[in-house]
Amino acid sequence: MEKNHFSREEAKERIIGASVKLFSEKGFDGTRVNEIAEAADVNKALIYYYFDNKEAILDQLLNQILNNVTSLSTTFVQKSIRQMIQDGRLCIMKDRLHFANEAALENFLSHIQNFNNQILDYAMNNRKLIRILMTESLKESKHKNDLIQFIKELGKAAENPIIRTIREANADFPLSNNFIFLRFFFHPVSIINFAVYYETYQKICGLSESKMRTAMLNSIRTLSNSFVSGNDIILQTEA
Amino acid sequence: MEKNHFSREEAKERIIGASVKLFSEKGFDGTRVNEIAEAADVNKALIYYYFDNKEAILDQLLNQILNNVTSLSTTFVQKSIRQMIQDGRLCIMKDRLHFANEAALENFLSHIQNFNNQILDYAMNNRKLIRILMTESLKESKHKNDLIQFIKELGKAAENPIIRTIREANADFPLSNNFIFLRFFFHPVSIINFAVYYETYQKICGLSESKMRTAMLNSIRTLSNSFVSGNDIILQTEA
Amino acid sequence: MEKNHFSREEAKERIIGASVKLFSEKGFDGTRVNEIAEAADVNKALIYYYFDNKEAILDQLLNQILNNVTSLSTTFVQKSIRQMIQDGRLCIMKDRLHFANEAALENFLSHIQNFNNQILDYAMNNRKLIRILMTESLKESKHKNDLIQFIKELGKAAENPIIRTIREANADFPLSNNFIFLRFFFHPVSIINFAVYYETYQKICGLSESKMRTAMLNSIRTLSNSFVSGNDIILQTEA
Amino acid sequence: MEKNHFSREEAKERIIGASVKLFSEKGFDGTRVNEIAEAADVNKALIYYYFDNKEAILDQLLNQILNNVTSLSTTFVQKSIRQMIQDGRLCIMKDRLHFANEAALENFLSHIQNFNNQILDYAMNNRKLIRILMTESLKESKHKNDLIQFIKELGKAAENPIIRTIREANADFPLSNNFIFLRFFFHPVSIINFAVYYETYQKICGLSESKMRTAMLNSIRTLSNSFVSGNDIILQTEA
DNA sequence: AATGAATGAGTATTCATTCAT
DNA sequence: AATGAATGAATACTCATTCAT
Repeated sequence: MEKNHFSREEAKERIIGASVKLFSEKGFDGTRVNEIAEAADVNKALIYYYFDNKEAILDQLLNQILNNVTSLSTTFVQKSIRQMIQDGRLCIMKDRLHFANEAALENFLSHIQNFNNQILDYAMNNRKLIRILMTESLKESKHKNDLIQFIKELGKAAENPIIRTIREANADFPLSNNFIFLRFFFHPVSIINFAVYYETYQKICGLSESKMRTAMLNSIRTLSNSFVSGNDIILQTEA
Repeated sequence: MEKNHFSREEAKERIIGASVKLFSEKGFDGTRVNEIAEAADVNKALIYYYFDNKEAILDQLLNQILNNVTSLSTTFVQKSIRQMIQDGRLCIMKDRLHFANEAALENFLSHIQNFNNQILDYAMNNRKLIRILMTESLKESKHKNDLIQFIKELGKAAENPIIRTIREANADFPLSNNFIFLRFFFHPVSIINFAVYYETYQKICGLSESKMRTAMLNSIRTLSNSFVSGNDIILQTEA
Repeated sequence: MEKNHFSREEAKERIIGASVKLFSEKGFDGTRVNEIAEAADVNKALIYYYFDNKEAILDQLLNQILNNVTSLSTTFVQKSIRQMIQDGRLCIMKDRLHFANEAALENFLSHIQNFNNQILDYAMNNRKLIRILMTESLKESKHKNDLIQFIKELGKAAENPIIRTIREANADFPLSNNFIFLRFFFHPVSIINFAVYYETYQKICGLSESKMRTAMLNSIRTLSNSFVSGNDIILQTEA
Repeated sequence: MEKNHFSREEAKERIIGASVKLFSEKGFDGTRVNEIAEAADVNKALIYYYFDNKEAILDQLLNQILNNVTSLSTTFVQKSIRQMIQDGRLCIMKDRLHFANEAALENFLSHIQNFNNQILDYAMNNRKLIRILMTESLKESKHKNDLIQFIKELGKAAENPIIRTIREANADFPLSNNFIFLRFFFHPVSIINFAVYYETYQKICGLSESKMRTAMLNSIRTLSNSFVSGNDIILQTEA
């Protein structure tokens, strides 16, 4: 019957859903297979019918989100940047991006902001999985590099508009360590921490969801703007 | 015997040390009391002589570091700021800190930088404990607010030079949400993530310890400087 | 389809074949129904279509071989013995078989040897099943008497030429305990152990298959010959 | 206290005892750790305090008996043989042992018989362990060679009087495959099977314990005697 | 005849904790 | 202060068997 065809896939989905919920709330080690079975409303043995062992569930979840980030569509910004270069509104120089005028810079920054929006949404929508990713990356396990891998992928998406364009123009462009660090430990790390500690922090600061979101986006923008000087975006400042 | 007098205090210390190491590597749930006993080279039952149960060890570690942050000495910066105000080199205004001249601003910023140095050191030296703090805060447990509490305390220390001085001058100074967010999710969160993922990240990026440290400090400075405009530090920018 | 018609009978056969292989390698308790299904390349549930339960497979295998021994054709030797008595070349006495001359004895012994050949072949060809029989007989189970039953049947076949002929001539012929023991614990038991530990022993002693076979047959002959004295075969030697 | 010192070792002994009993009755795979705990009257977890896992119990049992055989004292026979050679009553020849007279042969055979007695006792006293050894050797496991190893060790003991003496006199003495086979598949294998199937067989044949024992020893002697020809023991008969 | 999914009752093993000394 | 032994309650995982189709 329809119902059965449907429920055939459902059981495994329920197991995954319950695992996401429980792993994110109690950590992998803190979650009992029993609890997953109960939460998913399936027989415990069925979990082992679909997964080799408890860890295989975790692996699948983490692989899933790792494969998943890369699909973050970034083309729309990239296009506009290429357009700006072709238009002569943006010029890539040795140590900076030079914009023809303030309007061009504003246009660029609004694209960036738009993109940050997307990434923040993504992080918020997947915050349970990211929480799992984070917790597991804090352990000395085979998943210890996963968060960094994830951030790198996220960064690849985020950097597209700027870096990838630069690279296309000039493969040898010397990015400063500073810039790399900022991109790593500030921008994506902050977004991830925002998503992961969202509930906890909200309960304490008392801000509404939309206010928190806005504040975060403003903060990201402030950070972006810290690279702006006149009509340029400075990429290379190391002494 | 000497050995006994000596080891009397040592045993408990070894248990704590082993717990810090293991909890930070495998998480609380992932660590076995057996392993602690082995790593500490004590009889397993002795752990229960010193601690009520496994959780009591964790509690003590987390309390320890929470109490510990507040003792971060911050007075030296504070003094210099007060001095600047008295000297007339620094003037606190409605939405900004105004400096008499570039030299005054430079002086202030170097104090800040100096202070960031201290905090980074602290975070690095305690990174195992902070890692535990972080992991446990990611779970729905009684410790879930501990990391935020910790960051707040760290923030209090960090803000001392600026905020506390401001507050003393004007209790009603309206700090923007932006500013709060930046202070929370970027500045201390980034430092903490830096400390916590230090080894993992270093293995991947291949930078030397000192290079990583410098890059991080530069990044923090870049962030601080993003509030600088002319001879002012803008604190209130929300639209 | 052809394939279906064909595989219809095949499936059950494959299950049996896989069971023989696996039971003989891992024992009944050590074999999983899953493994049988995989080895037989059938769906696990299909096994329960053909067999009530796992034990039913074992029962069938053991019944099969138990029924099977009795069909060992022994008539050909029997005939020749009867012939020898009728010819006056063999005479059954109180405690021995007396042969008219050395040629008669030789003829008799060669028949025996011929027969041992057959039994050895049988044991070798069925060594997997016998291995199962042996393993199960070593447990306190309903099959614990099966090996002895099997050996008795084998013995009946083996004894046919001598004993059965004797019995037909003289039902009260008093066989010594010695003889019984030898027949039981030496002759068939040794052959069975030879078959069952064949691979294991060969890997260690390094003899070729035919050399092992010859050596075994020679050993059996040596044993048979130990009853030979002059032109007699002594059956009753107990003090 | 005394009692405690005593019971300290007792628990582990009880576990071993229960394991021997259960493994020999139900096989390794057929025995539940639960059952061992119950039979040994210890907490199940205690089993894991003394043994890494269920298999470690088996390993210890099998190692124990393997180490154990080699200690079978065989010297007494050896001495008497040396004595016979020195006395000139026994002479080792190319293909046989030659005795000075019938009395010498009788003396030798009685020593052998005496020795067989010992081995039979040993096998009977350890029949539970040997049963386990046998069962496990029938599986494709790491213990599959253990029985043959055991038999070899037993053989070394058994061969001492004859073979070792021969070897001492003439290292190149060519033992026939026959002889080796007989020694392997008949003599020790039969004794082992006797011990292992003792209860089962007795229930069927109805003989008393002492009668069975006597019959077995007689059978062994018959076998030994099959090598006797005149005042010689023939060792090399291969065609 | 065949199969993918599902399940109840186990099954080996673990683990925090306690006890006796 | 220290320890070897002991334990109850889990805990991950298994397995023979059944069900629905």
